[in-house]
Amino acid sequence: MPEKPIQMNPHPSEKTIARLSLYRRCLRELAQGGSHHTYSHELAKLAGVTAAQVRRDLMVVGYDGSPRRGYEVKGLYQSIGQFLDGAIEQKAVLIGVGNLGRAILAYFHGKTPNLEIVAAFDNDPQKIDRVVMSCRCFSMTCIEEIIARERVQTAIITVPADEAQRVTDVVIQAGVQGILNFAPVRLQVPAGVFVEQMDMAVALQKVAYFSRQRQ
Amino acid sequence: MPEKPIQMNPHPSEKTIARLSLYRRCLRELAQGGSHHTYSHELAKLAGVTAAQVRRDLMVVGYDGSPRRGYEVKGLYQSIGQFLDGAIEQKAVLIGVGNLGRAILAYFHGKTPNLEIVAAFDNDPQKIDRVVMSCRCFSMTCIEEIIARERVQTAIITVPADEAQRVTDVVIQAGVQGILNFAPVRLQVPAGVFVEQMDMAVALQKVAYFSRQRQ
DNA sequence: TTAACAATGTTATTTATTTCACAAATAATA
DNA sequence: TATTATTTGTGAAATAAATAACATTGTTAA
Ligand SMILES: NC(=O)c1ccc[n+]([C@@H]2O[C@H](COP(=O)([O-])OP(=O)(O)OC[C@H]3O[C@@H](n4cnc5c(N)ncnc54)[C@H](O)[C@@H]3O)[C@@H](O)[C@H]2O)c1
Ligand SMILES: NC(=O)c1ccc[n+]([C@@H]2O[C@H](COP(=O)([O-])OP(=O)(O)OC[C@H]3O[C@@H](n4cnc5c(N)ncnc54)[C@H](O)[C@@H]3O)[C@@H](O)[C@H]2O)c1
Repeated sequence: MPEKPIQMNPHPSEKTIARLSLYRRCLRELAQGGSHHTYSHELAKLAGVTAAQVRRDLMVVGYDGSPRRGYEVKGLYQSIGQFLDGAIEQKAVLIGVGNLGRAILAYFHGKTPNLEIVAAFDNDPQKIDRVVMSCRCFSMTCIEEIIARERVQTAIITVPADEAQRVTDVVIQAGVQGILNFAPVRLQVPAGVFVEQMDMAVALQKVAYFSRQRQ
Repeated sequence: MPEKPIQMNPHPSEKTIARLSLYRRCLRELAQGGSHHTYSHELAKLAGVTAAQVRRDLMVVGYDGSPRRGYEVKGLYQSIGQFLDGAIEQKAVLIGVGNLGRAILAYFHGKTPNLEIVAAFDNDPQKIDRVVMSCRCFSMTCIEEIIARERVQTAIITVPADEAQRVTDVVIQAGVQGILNFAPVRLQVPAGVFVEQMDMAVALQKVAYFSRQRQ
């Protein structure tokens, strides 16, 4: 009898990846709450999406649930983890240890063991050698060497807007493949480098607009 | 001769609203740089979208450009402003004056005169009456009264995850119509209340995933 | 043991969003 | 003044995403 040919969607969408990360968080909470099994509709409720959406997203992971019992919480959690995290441990750096940078360092510390912020950087001598949540702040002069040595693939940019492009060029030169950018500027990057824009000002404007519409 | 019937899209999408906010920022920068006119393709370059996208988005604003000359920078800037901001000045509050809350208070101070953070709140006695960038932190016991009195429509939530739903219920009860939520939980809100989720952990996972794919 | 059930995995359908394409318009040029 | 070049505004087409539908299947309970 012919095996079912394994033909995975070669390019899961950004939205699917984001939701998988969300499902993983929900599964973690379910596990902590003592659940052994869950259904697509339960996960959907927690994540704020539809059950059909959950099942469709899970197709890319290739984890099979059981009719009637649903998904095994721990198994699905680990399966999504493998899919999102890959085999080797990933590392990130943060550039710009200001108000936001410090908050982020504090927040992410120990939160995702599979994706650790291994170093921070700033060009202000006052900040250098300070340690925030066991993450040391280095001089910008070290950044290329550390990114290369530690095989860092991801950078978090929290420098002022007019410094962001310069910093971007440096980290890409050093080998970074993806950037989470908090500065309110559209970064120019070569093809193959992924940029995620976290635009709080735009987000707040959006909320204000829809708050007003719906009154 | 019959006038062109003015039939505006009754419900511009979230994406369109977000991009309009972005275009406004780009126009501000163009104006500061001394530009008087701009083209859809120029704005598109700055915003990181296509020219067709820009023109389509601008349809909802109802501002007419000129063939050959493009858009008058100042005029379009103001027109988008009127569309996004509405007539009356809007107000926001922030709940949770911790690491992230303080960074946000500092960041938004004076940035958007049309949408001001008028008060902050915390339940930690240590934080109460502290002033961050001229924004005072009040006790949670005052929140209902201040939101009602100041006609606050928007709330920024930066409390720990397990407090976020409780805080949400309070601000909605007090009259808030829209929430920008930084806590990693899906908030339950009644119909008509708009929630924008700022999920940094999911965003970082996403970057890490695509960093890895594209190497 | 078997029948009924309820949830899955996946295809089909619908809906939303983006891109294309081009007539209309207007500033610049000859 | 006529002509040319170029950009706008907007339907039509294409693409992407979400939802619905349902055959399949493991589980439960009679
Ligand atoms: N604070 C917020 O909540 C917030 C919100 C949204 C966006 N942002 C954006 O995030 C960025 C940082 O904001 P912030 O409030 O933390 O600002 P900040 O001024 O407190 O911090 C910026 C830090 O970057 C460092 N820096 C400047 N130039 C540098 C360079 N070339 N190389 C390395 N380090 C450099 C500075 O020394 C400083 O420590 C800004 O682009 C801001 O627009 C901040
Ligand atoms: N720090 C970050 O960069 C970051 C990034 C992403 C998400 N977040 C999320 O943002 C939230 C805040 O993060 P943080 O790092 O600033 O935490 P924090 O602990 O520094 O600050 C939380 C603040 O909320 C206050 N608070 C707690 N319960 C409250 C209540 N019921 N009413 C009013 N105030 C209350 C606390 O007193 C404290 O001042 C958390 O949900 C966190 O998960 C933070």
